[in-house]
Amino acid sequence: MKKYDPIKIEEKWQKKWEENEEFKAKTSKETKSGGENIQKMYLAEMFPYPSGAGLHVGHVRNFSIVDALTRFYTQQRLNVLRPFGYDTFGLPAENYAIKTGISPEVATKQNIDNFRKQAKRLGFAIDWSREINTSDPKYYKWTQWCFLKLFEKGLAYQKESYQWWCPVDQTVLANEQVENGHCWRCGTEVEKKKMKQWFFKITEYADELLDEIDSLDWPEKIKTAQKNWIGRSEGAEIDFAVSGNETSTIKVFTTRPDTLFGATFLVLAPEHPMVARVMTENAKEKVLEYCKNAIKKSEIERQENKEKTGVFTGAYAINPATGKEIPIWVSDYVLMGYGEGAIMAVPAHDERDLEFANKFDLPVIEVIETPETNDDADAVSMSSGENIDGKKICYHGEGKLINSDRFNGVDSSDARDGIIEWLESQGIGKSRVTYKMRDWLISRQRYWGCPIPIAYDKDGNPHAIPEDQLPVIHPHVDDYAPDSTGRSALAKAKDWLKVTIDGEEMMRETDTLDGYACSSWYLWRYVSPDCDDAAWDKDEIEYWAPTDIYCGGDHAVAHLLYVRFWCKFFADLGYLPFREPIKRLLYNGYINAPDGKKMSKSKGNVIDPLDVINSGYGADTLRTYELFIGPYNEDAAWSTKAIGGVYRFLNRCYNLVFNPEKTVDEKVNIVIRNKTTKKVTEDMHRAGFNTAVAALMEFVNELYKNGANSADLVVLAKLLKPFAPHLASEMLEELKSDDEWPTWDEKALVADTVEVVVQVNGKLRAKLEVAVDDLTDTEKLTSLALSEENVKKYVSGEPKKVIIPPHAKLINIVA
RNA sequence: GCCCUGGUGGCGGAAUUGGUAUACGCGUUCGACUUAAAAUCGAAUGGAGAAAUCCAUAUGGGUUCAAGUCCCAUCCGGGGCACCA
Repeated sequence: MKKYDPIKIEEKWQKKWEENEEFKAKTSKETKSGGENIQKMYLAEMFPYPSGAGLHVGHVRNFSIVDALTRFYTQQRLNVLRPFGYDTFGLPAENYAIKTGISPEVATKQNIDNFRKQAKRLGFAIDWSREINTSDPKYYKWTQWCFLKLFEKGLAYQKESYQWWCPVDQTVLANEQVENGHCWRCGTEVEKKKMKQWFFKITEYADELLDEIDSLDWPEKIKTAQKNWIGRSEGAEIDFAVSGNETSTIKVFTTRPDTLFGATFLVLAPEHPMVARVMTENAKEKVLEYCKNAIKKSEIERQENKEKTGVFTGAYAINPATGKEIPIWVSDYVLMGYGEGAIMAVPAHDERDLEFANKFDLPVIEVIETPETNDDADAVSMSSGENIDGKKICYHGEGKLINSDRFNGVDSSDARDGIIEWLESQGIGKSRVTYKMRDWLISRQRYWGCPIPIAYDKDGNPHAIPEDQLPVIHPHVDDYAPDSTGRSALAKAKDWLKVTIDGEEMMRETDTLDGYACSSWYLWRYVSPDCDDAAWDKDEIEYWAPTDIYCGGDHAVAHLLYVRFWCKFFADLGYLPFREPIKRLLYNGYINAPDGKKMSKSKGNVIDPLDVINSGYGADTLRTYELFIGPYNEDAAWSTKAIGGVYRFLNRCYNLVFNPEKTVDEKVNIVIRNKTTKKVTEDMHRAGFNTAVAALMEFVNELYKNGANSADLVVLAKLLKPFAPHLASEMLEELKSDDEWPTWDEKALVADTVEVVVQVNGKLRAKLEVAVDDLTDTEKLTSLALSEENVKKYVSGEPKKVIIPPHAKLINIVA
């Protein structure tokens, strides 16, 4: 009796895989010289940030999904690329350095070594010759090159504006890194700060990023999250002349130009430059006071107080449609970053404007008739009065225009075009599209990031560091903390700061790049990680990219939007022969603690994958369990008990091969064997890992019942390999078989006789054992069914109708 | 508020085109092996009922020979966005 010893088996195979460089992908050149046209398959997980805590069970789930598919396609003899790397720049390493004095380089290296060791202990089929690390100069040289390309094309630019600022991390943040008004890293409430910062002009690609989403094989929730984030709105920009000040106009953006006649006042954002120009002497003090407070207030504070606030500037604008004077107000419910930072308020048809009008007693003019048959129960015509609570509610749907001069009676949707046309003819407006998405803020006042390859001349103008001087090496300093001026610790590297470009002495940029910049192109670096004359090799990228399957459980809008943006940019420059970087995205769920709560050190409910392995279960059990736990794309709670069931299953697999009790005739398991092959193959294609494992369990249960022969066991081992590769390899070695993925015989999927259920009026009344050949014999089936005792009870006389669906083994008698 | 998801036994979940609801695993119970325990093997396991049978996929309607699956309305959970004009 041999005993399943996962620890020993796994050690043996991992050593073998390492020695043979088993998972090395063939380069494009190698496949070409071989003369064969092998189909490629490029899979990757979102590369990890190597924290000091080592791998957690979430990583294991993510990597196991990719690994199962990697092995599945390898067993189908595709040329498979499955690389691995580390996203190493970032705050945790820097904060750790500030706390302990250990340099980020040293800590990062230790963490990488640990991650690599642990990933190898899990037996992942990784091409280790392609490892990358974003803080390695060989890598970030090309991150800097990417930046320079964007700079060259005007898509990396500097702008002075109000930005999110995290007072704890002492750095600005991108919009995507502010979650509900708090810093995504440390959770501190963010502030607004006026600063000159670097941006990537992602808005340039807003339309394409939006339009191509639908063509992607990505989960719906990610696609809609990106659509909402981009937030395209079509409307018009309209110039309002300032009364008594003929040279000044205020531009507003509206999605409802059809309501122009109902615009009874304008509202400017507190940051709007026109505020200072239009306010009257009398109002000046109050207006400036209001703006100062509003700008200082955090977004959270602004939102907490939903009550509208605002102040009158004392100035008036002319409504171009009516020619009437309307007051200009300032309020923080208008956002500077969107549209023009100014709106025309139509209180009759916009709830926010109505609230404001009610509070400050401003006029309300209804310009869209509320239809009689109004589905929206809340919407009550202004003229008819009030809703149930006695509160005025405005109608914001479509309808016929009223109080709109020559547009009266026109449908609002037609009026939109008509009014835009009229505005254009007057030269005071035009149709316009805006986006919620803002440009991507990429400078960070932090030390442990990729240096921005820019230097400033003595007038403060930015200059690109020439390409032949890349990489701009990340300098070493002794003190990592940012200084009080808000500059990163790079400013402390005095010698490094000075640089000569074209004979002119300049000072280097001390901001570093957002870590998301480093991860925006790594999928292309993997195809030629050692390439030193380009970011990626042209032939290799053509062969391998785009990535066929990408798997991760985070970054729905940020990273996954940035990668698409860079892809389109480099495609436009001719560096990439495709415009979407990721064909298929698998978005995996989290693994929570047994109590269903998020695992966290502070709660003490963290499951360490290495502990699970070392407790005797081994990596195969852990990996199979994490794929069996539920659908890969849903969250799951860890169960200390259920993992035992998976171990028992693998143990049974082992015993079938190494401690066989009886062997049987070739034919006994032929149906279940083919059925399982088909089921597992199809499940792999649709990422149904949990049901694939369940099918294998059924197969094993059947083999225990019937006995197994070597053909059964070879198929079992091959199908098992994506989940439990070490054990499966051991089994295949014992069975003297290769691991090529098995095929199934469609004809062998049915037994000689099958069970047919008999329903009467849709209710199950009997079961028949019918020869397969008789399945198409409608008359025979009907008479067999009608002769059943239990069926006779429910059918008196001739049945009204007999239904035998073509694919179901079922007969339904309508009595 | 808007958008996306989901709601099935004691628990995690399965049901791919409308066609036997509850596969597989956990837990529980019983049995075998053992001096005993663990491990292992076998059996049972949605609810009610002696049984025939009836009732069960969040709730209420509808379509259909047939609905977890399709349609309408409602309730609840998870996620994203959120004063975006």
